[in-house]
Amino acid sequence: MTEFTQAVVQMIQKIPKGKVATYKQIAELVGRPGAVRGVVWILSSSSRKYRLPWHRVLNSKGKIAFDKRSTNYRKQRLLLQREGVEFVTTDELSLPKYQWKKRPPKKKRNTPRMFS
DNA sequence: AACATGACTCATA
DNA sequence: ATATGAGCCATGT
Repeated sequence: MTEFTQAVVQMIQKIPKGKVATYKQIAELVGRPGAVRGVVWILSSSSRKYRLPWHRVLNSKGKIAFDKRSTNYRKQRLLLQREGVEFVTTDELSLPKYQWKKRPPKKKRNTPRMFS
């Protein structure tokens, strides 16, 4: 096991139950901000081997990385919900829509400017 | 040593 | 809002 792998494994195991982290965060925390894909690789290849709380790792948008229709997606979501992680739907998230007041028309300058 | 793969991320269209 | 492409890095063959 390489240093990188070791560091990533430890970092992932540190994620507390009921909380989540990002692929990117993991990479950054082990001091290799550009190695996101390396983290992905470890998660997908060695989750079992190292007994990782793989479900606590989400993508940068805070969403589950698997396809919504996949079994893995459902599995991960279930595990998270069992830990008390709450999911919100898009409409619950959407904020009230405001209408900007139209700004009064710009007054024309009497003194011409040199550069538009 | 070269090449493919992976549960990604970012910018752009 | 979705889609596409490029960049990214550690491993396995």
